[in-house]
Amino acid sequence: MNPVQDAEKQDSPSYLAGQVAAEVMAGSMTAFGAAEATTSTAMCAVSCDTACTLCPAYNLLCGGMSKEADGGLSPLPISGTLHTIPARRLILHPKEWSEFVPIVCSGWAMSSIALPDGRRQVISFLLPGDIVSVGSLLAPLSGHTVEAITEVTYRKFKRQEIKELLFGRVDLLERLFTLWNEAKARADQLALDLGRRRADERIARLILRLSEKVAKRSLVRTQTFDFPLRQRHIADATGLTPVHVSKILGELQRAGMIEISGRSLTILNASELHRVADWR
Amino acid sequence: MNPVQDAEKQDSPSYLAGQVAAEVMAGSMTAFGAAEATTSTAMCAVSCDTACTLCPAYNLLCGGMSKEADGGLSPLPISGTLHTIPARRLILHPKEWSEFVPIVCSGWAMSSIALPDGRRQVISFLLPGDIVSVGSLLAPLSGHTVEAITEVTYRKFKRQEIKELLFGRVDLLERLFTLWNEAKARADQLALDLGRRRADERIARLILRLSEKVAKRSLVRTQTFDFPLRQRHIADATGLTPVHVSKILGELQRAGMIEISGRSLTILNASELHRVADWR
DNA sequence: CGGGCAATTGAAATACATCAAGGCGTGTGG
DNA sequence: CCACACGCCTTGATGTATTTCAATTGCCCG
Repeated sequence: MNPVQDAEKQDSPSYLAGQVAAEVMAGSMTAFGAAEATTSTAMCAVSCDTACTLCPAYNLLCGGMSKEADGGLSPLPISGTLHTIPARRLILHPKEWSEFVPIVCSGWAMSSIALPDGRRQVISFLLPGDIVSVGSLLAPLSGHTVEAITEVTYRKFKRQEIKELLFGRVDLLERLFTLWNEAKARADQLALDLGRRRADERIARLILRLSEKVAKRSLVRTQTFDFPLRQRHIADATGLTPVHVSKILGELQRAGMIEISGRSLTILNASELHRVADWR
Repeated sequence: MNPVQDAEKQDSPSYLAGQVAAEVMAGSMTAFGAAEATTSTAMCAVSCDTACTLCPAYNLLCGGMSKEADGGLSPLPISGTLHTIPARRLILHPKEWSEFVPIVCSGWAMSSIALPDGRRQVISFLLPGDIVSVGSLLAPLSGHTVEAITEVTYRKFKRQEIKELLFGRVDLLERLFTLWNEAKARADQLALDLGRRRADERIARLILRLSEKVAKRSLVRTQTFDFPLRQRHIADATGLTPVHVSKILGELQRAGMIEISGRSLTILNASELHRVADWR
């Protein structure tokens, strides 16, 4: 049994509880909501072309044909081109006004803004199924650098084709509004975190956010997950220096809340970590 | 000659250079772009009903009739209700999912997020013509507190009416997307400022941003402008404590860059202030 | 006139940055 | 296969930015 088939059999509670599942049930699954909410992460890394049949974004953007014909899904006339890029390489240059919108198929990337003197702030980490910038769907958006953290495969779509598709379907537009609001809410929360929380809070929250994000995508919630970030990524996301990140990660580990080894992270004491993070 | 007529005669370079002016020229002025970009601030404070005939938002949302019939403008079937609220009172509660969208007609307000323990972060200051939250136009958006800083008059529109209007006109939708992207870009810049800039930089930048915002609205660029913010507002916007804000404002004044007296601020040495702010 | 909010100022505390050195893993070229 | 360089992480010592605490003043408003 190959990994893809294995994944197809997955039918975990966390998946059913997600918004995407809810929408499938309601027979009104939409392109970007689905793309944002969940996709088949691990499998994409192995074989994107096969695995994408599981990815909601594929069915709507990659030209795939839905198998549940009765559910109201129909094939969409958009297909992007697939690209692979090694770790540390740029996917989008800050000065570029591209006519394309990339969607991550496998691997981790990050979107950041930089100052001339080198200081920079990570705005969001991008995992499989993430649209590189929701705002860039309808108008080119400059200033952000998008960089691959691991090796990344992604699909590039012509903005013009996406626009034509979206304007033709009110349901997709509605879903886009929701996505946009979610992105804005995350940006506002980020500002709150950076302006008003201390280092340990920020780092604990980042870990918890990433853990939830990964959980949504892998369809199972495990205490251990893939964690390819370097400490300088964490530093740039939390507005700290790598040195200080190291010290605080050390404390969290010595306190038995988390363990980082190799390129994976384990949450050992979730409730303590939630407390430090001042979660919800 | 009354102030309103006076303002109409104003034809300053800074106004002509703005995007709104450009759109008027092109004969395709749209509701929200205009509302966001500029309006007749000072006059609104005096007499909103009169002055709103100058406010782009009025022509499109308040049911006003455009005087340039040839320009492609037409009266829109939406009218909001006018409200007045004293300083320090809430316009929108964080838990509220209102069916209304307010637009500021006069005065200053602020939109912020708060933590249970009282820490809070100002996301944006709202001046006349500003939609209280662009994201809330199409879906209710919770979590933000909107508070009047000075006495504020504002118009409340039914979200449902706005939605119907917007979906019927692709040109308005396009403009809305642009507005969204601008709001998102500001949120991202805020994160960069909070995460990666030092206190003096943040404060200098805030002052310059507000100065530009006021200039757009008053149609004239003066060195002195109305500045009703208390130091705790600046603190909450820059992620600092009021004490520290006081110290840095003191330094900026002693260095001869600005002067704050009464409720107005004067930029005495713009180039030095730009340098401190690391502007553009 | 009193009371409370706002601003200023100085002293002390603390959170975070910077600097510097050493270890560890990984890829690379000899 | 080894030596080596390089990036990454760790750790301690020191420096600095910002907060906290506290006292004082002015001001507005009732």
